[in-house]
Amino acid sequence: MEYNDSSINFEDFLGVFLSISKREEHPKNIQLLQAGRTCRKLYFIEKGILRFYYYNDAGKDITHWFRFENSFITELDSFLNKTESSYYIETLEETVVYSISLEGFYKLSSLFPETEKIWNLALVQFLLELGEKVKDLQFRDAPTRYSNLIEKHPDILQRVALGHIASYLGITQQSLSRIRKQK
Amino acid sequence: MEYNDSSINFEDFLGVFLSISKREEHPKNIQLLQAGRTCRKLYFIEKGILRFYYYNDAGKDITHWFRFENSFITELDSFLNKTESSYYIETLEETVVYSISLEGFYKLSSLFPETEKIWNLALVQFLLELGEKVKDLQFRDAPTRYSNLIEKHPDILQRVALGHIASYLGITQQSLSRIRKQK
DNA sequence: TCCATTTTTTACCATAGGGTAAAAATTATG
DNA sequence: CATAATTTTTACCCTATGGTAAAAAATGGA
Repeated sequence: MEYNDSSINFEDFLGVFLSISKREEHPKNIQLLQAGRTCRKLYFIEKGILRFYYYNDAGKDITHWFRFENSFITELDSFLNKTESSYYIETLEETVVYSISLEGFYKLSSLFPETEKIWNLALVQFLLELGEKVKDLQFRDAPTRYSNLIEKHPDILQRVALGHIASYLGITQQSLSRIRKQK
Repeated sequence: MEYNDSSINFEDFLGVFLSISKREEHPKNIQLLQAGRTCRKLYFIEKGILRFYYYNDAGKDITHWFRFENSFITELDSFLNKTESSYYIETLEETVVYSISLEGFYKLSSLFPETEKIWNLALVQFLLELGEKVKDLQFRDAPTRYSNLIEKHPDILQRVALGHIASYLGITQQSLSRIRKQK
């Protein structure tokens, strides 16, 4: 993907990122961030799945999204503006991440001037993905949303509980079960 | 809002942006971008409302979002990667925008080194807003989504057709009408 | 000002998905 | 391995929203 006339080397960037960041191993079902706390880290996921979730007005656990290997995850607002997070981040498998603090991110930015542009790219990626999710929720029915998800992440059924998938899709677990039966 | 230890002057940035960009006046109901074309411009809206929309699988016109005064709008993927847009952008009122091309954006970036960071901020803003919309669509009912929208944009009812608002909320115009009656 | 066009409302029935509850299946633990 | 805990499925009924169609209201143009 080309962002700019001056081409950007993502591999180089990732190299610098990994050298500056701290490797962390976490078991399954550990919270890396809790609501009410400030998100102090930007994570790059080497192995495992992280779940980004919150409790809605009715007190239900809602999966906002999943993040898989080779992607970044953080609570953007909390991380950048040091505000209280209203989201949780938890591991769904044994997970290996590389983390940096906001200060580390600035350091990275000064060591590697392309950081801002790479970061821009990552943000745009997030945005497009989120935009697709809006499209999904806005006018596609649940069976379609479900099969879209499976198509995009064929291994998700083996790795993530159906209850989490249901809330991600915006339906109850019972509805998801019904949808699965009809195929 | 603070993004970084070195503070960023948005006003200065906007000044440079406006001096580099081209002022455009457009009447009501004009398409600034059509699906199938490449989005060549990044717009800053001085006056008016723009509607970002697409036709879904069933051929229905769906409002993806509205953009008001003092905000940026573009079809990000198309603009940055010069791909075919699958969205339309149209004016809903007489509108004044300032536009720059991608090349202009690079020029801005070199003239005003903070551009990337400002742009980052804008992207993060988009992301948070879109994240809220996902939350809305995922587990809030239509009457709640409607009143949230009115609360956020009290003047939208005077400025935008209800049909556009309905599709933005992910419901039919008939449903919106029913919801409005019950208040 | 009048007519045509567009937008909004109303009404009716159909259906997808929610809520509650309990059974069945799977997974974790002593 | 046996039991407990968790997850998933099934079943029931209920409600919010969609689809179609037509009437009413608002808007725009000649």
